[in-house]
Amino acid sequence: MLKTPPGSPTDVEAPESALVLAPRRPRGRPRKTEQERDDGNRRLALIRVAARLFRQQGYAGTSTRDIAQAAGMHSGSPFYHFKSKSALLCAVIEEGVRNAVVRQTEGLQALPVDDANPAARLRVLVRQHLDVLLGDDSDFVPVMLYEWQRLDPSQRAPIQHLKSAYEALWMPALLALQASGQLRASVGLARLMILGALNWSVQWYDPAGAATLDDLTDAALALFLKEPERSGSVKLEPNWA
Amino acid sequence: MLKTPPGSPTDVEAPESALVLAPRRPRGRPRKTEQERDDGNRRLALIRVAARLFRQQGYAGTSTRDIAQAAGMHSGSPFYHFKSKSALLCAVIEEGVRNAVVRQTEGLQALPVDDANPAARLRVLVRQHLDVLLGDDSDFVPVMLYEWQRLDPSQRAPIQHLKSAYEALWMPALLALQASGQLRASVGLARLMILGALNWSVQWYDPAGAATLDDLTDAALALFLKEPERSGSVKLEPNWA
DNA sequence: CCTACCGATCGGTAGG
DNA sequence: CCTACCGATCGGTAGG
Repeated sequence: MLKTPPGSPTDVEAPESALVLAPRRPRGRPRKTEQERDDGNRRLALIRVAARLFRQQGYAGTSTRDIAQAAGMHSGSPFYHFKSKSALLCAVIEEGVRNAVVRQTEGLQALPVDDANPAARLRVLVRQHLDVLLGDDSDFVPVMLYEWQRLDPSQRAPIQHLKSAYEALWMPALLALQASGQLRASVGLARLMILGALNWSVQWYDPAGAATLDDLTDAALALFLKEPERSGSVKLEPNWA
Repeated sequence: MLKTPPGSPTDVEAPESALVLAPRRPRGRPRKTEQERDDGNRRLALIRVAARLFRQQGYAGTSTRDIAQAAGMHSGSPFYHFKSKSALLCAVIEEGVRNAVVRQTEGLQALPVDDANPAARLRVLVRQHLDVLLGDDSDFVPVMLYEWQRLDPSQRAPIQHLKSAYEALWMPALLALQASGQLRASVGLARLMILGALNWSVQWYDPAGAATLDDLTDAALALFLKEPERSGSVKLEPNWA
């Protein structure tokens, strides 16, 4: 990597006294830099705002004008950042699944190397999944769950890999639990039903209600596992709060 | 109840020979009757066709013109039967939930009076629920699951009663299973998670695939219940096929 | 990113 | 239920 050598033009600072009369920074190419950063910010702002509106009103029920206004832009501007409305939906979904994969991977790696307790692995998977669905900044994955069908096949393909990667993260724990008799039914159907039970929570969960996400996690494990978890099991890092 | 007495006018059949020259039935008031029956037929046709399109394309993604065309009408005609697009959505949802309540009630009543086997009750509930979601003529309830939020509060109220009635049908079996140690977790959360696991199947179930609805039922009970069902349990009438 | 605009389509209605 | 139509709104674009 090349570092800008000391003394190069872009490194030169105007003397303090000059700022009074000429408050602007050297004119080298600040525009370009600011433009790039703003582009990223505005693009990300559009994705965030679109995720929220798509979740609240549905994809077809949200106009690109709604999104532009919520992002503080005018009606045509989203199309400077995204070539179409569905490309914006793609970006929302991809951002959501990518983030979910990252969080699950990190959460599982934070477990002790002692892999002998698959129930602890399932607990991590369930808890993080609920946080991705119901926690702060949690509009992306719900949009995927309910608007996935609106994408045409060519748009689904790149995201399908991420979805498969996410689902694959569940398999080792489920296989181990099945082998130890803690889980019955085929792992394939068990995975679909467990994820379904959790995904359905976006329809009824009330963050202001009595149940916390930890409560839901307890209930899910109690429902799916044949025996109570070993109490000597691992304590989890609270890094998902 | 009053039965039409024999020999009353509506009971009179024109002799066979008369049908050749005067094939039409007595002209008393056939128009009115036909009109009423046709109204019902066209209205029901609209509900059926709307259910299918709402499920495939979503509520906002389906135009009233799409629906009219699929029902063989012109663009303005649906508004002769329904005062608005959302009133049509209401009718679809109400029809779906009402039918589901009827089927579950009948299915449970067909069980032997020997109520001592709550697992058998749960099996009936799960199996019928899957058939309502995935069987023939199964677009209505999925539409409710995914478009419920599009109704405004005044539209939800009448349907909410039916939804509550449907959910209440599950409680006796779940409470009995919990009491016998066959089900852990609170019954409230267990009901939500079990229904969620089943409802999610509309996203992935392929009728042409290997798994049958009976397979899904087996998997669900194996996943949720702590011990295998007693093999001496009831045989179910196959009246839902 | 804004301005100004396009053709298409939307839910719904009057009048028969 | 059809015909003819309304105002509103839609996704998207050219040109700057």
